Amino acid sequence: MDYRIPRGTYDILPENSGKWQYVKDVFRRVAESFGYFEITTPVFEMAELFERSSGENSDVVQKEMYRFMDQKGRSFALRPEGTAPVVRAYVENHMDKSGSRNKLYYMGPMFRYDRPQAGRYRQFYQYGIEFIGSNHPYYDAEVIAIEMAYLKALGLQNVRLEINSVGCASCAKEYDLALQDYYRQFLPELCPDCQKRYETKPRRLLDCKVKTCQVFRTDAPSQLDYLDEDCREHFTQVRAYLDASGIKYLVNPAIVRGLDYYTNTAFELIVDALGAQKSIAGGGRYNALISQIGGKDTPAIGFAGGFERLLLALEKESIPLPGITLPKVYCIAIGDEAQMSMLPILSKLRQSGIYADYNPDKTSFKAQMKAADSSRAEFAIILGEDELKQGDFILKNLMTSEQERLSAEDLLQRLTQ
RNA sequence: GUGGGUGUAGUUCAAUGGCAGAGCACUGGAUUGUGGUUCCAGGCGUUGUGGGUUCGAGCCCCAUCACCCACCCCA
Repeated sequence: MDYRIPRGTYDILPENSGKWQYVKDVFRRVAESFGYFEITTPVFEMAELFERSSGENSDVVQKEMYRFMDQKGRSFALRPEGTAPVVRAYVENHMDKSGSRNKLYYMGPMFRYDRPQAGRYRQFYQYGIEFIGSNHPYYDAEVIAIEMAYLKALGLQNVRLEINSVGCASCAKEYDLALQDYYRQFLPELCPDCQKRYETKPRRLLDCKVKTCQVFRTDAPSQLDYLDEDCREHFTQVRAYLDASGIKYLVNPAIVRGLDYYTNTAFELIVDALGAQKSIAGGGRYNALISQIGGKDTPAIGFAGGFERLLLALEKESIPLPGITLPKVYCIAIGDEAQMSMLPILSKLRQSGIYADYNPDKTSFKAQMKAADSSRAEFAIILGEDELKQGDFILKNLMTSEQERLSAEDLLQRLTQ
């Protein structure tokens, strides 16, 4: 083999396409039941869109973006996430002025240059929801409810919702300072990664996996104590709406979003059985993003989930997913004349939407029967010299082995009813 | 970007430095037109790739690529 698939990517082969189709269909159905409409944006955008919105020094921008120049020297990037493009489309198409098209969902591939691992790929598929245009805490709960309804529709059991509020920009800033204050005395004892985090993203100090760093966490200040009046009230309301919707959650002050544009509500869905990459979806409110990329100041909230991790979680719980479709009918024709007489039947079946199979390379009767069997078709239609003379067909049920002779009309009648 | 593990037939896996094998799957057959079970036969291959050590390398060494696991990050 001279050519190989790029690192961190994979092919979805026919035997797996059924389950992908299924999880996408269910997401569509659930999102639409909440009144959300699909939006599809390009897989690449101006690189600056992501640099601005995700934050210049976020990991995504710093080392994970696939950037390229086009023939005229313009700088583009394969999208590493879905929110910024949707917001760009919202602003660019003046969707705020065109009625109520502000409940949006999307699905598609995202790209991040990252070391592949279980549940982590360089091209991966996400689904997401964006609600644009209100700071009402009801919508925070609604967006979370969509994801919960989706997981429920799929039958996923062992999943945990964790929520937090990171406050507005000024709360967050105050909290970062408080954290730095607290951690300053321990700085020499922290792991090298945490020493960096202390400067770049203090709240990441809270979810370090090194044990010697974790001991400081217990007495660290909580973001929730650094929310201003409005932000605290907002978070209280979000929880009230979740409670009223019957959605169970855990408040985890360590929940942090990776991208810079998040404010207030942050949440994550965690499946512990998945190992290191156990977060199957995450999202939050991003009231600052839209004005940041040139729209008028507009609050919004959304989330994104990863299909790969979702499928892993479903498989971990042995939830049955669709496989490949099996033929209903397998046609067996012995001899050239029979073959030609079989074709009208074959095409009529297919015109009625019936999956009917036939293989002209198998010539002997035995080989065709074997092929019919391994195709796992429900029925075989047999046309040999005898039937040809009589002008009828044998319809054989391959499960029960029962068979009967039928005219072409009766045969079609029977199979299409 | 860092660390550990693994690369042999389509697939799952064997082979002390000394002739590359087994199961499953696949294809054909077991006398006239009936599949699954059984039996027989058949291709299974540049041992991931490139170097090196050796009389001799699937096995030892180096490099490289890919996958798996973890760090990091996140979906």
